Amino acid sequence: MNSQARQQGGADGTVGKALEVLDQVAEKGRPVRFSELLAETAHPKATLYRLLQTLTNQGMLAYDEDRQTYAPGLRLVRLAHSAWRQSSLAPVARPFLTALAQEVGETIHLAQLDRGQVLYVDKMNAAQPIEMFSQAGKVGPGYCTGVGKAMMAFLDADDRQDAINRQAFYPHTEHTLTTPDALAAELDRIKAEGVSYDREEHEPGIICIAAPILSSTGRVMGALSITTSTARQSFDGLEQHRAALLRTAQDIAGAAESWQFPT
Amino acid sequence: MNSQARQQGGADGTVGKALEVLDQVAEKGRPVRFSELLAETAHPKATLYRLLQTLTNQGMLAYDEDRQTYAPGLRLVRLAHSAWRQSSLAPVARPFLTALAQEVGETIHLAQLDRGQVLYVDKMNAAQPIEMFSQAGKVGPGYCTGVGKAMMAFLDADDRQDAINRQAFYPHTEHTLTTPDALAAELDRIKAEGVSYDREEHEPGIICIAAPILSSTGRVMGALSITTSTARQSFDGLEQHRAALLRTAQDIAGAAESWQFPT
DNA sequence: TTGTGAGGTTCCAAATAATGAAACCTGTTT
DNA sequence: AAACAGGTTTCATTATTTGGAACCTCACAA
Repeated sequence: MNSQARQQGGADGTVGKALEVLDQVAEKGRPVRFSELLAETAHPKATLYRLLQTLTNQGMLAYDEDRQTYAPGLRLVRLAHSAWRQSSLAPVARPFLTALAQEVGETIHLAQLDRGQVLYVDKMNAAQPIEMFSQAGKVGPGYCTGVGKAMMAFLDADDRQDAINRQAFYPHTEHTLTTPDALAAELDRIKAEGVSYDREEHEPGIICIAAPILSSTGRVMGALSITTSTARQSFDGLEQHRAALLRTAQDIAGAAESWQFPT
Repeated sequence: MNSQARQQGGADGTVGKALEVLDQVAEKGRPVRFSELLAETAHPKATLYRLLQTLTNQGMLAYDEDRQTYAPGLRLVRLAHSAWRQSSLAPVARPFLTALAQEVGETIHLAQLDRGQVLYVDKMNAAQPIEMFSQAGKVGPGYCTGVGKAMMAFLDADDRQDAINRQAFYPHTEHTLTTPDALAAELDRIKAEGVSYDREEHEPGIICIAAPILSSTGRVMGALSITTSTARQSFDGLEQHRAALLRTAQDIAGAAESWQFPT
């Protein structure tokens, strides 16, 4: 088994169900009541109840007795610290991002793909000092961000299709790509060209140029973007940074591959 | 059921076992091989194998095909982002921490208790700009840190005992408290006095004064500390900040209680 | 080529845990 | 006091998990 049973949503027995509930709570972005979750889930009352019990017991959820609400638990923060250090490109990429941010004087994003969505793992705001965790861990749509498209474009056929299937195609702006076909065509273009653009597809006035970070075997490790606003910069202005962007992406890839985790 | 079945380690069926494995991987702090995990776990080969499969499938673990190792997965980072925003005191406490850091000119830590351990959720380094996520999520021992003792001291009897039972009592320095009894006595002292101290109990040369953050009902929400080194400051110097520390702790408690999560 | 072994992966009957409909609490409203 | 919403528990049924052992598979040695 290798290419079939990929990451799904519904399977994986009890653990899968529990994590599904955990996601549901996390996605709310605010404390939720039992009944609110019950209304949205397919699970019967008793089952949902026990899943929540278990998760709470385990510290994956926190239950507020007073307000009778569930919220993601602190155990996650502990686990994520470890995940961020080990599995994200951020620790290795930091110095390169800093350098790039200074060189181009724009905001830099470092992202990775998580189940078809863009997960920002680091951000560098050229001007202001960095503001992390309020940013790292944030997720964004794959189909209408520069980094999202850059990463999807370089996935192999199966994974790309899987990623496309997971997109919402909500029309955030008038430039948003809203069909799987339009996206697929755009991805082909990106793969040929090596960089992707966000032409105000996610937020009006916000544009970016992005490049994938590829391992030597061609596997997508993440992506990097230089973001600006139409107010500050023209599209051609971004184009100027193309070389620096690609160079940095390669540097990070190289560093990541040679980086053996310290014993 | 209310006060018995508290957070344990071993129970909670399949989900509990899976999370136990997840913790095991995270604690390693570096990518681990299947066989390495197998050697440490009580689970038979096939069971461990399937738990890892499930977790990997779910994005809670990431499997590196080349090196054949497991590491905590990015899904955790996403979940933790949500957890940090909702369940930690950090977002509410931020402005108060900033103010306190500026007032006293020393490093401030904000921590919460997670299964008997200290989980740092924010840090403010008077001088440098903040460095998050590399710090938030970090865990420390409860029995030999100022914040740890401050929180344990104000737990109710059951929870306190539970927390004490979870301590390792490793003698980090010659000042470390190394027995449950010594710790219990210290906790009584702290509860009476309202603040706790770390007298080089964790690291030589590092001292701090800490105070719990208590809800109006007396529940422990977290703790706050002002840390310095014996090189910079005397113990009396820290004592000077006592009033500011206590005031800030109360301010945070007040803000947290009145803070309804935005709809 | 064949042999040996470590590190992984899969099978399958037995053991265990999850399920969910319904009953049951508990505090609140009518 | 009756009805009710929101939560919690029961228990026989059902589905999942379990783990010993067999089985791959790649690497290296004889």
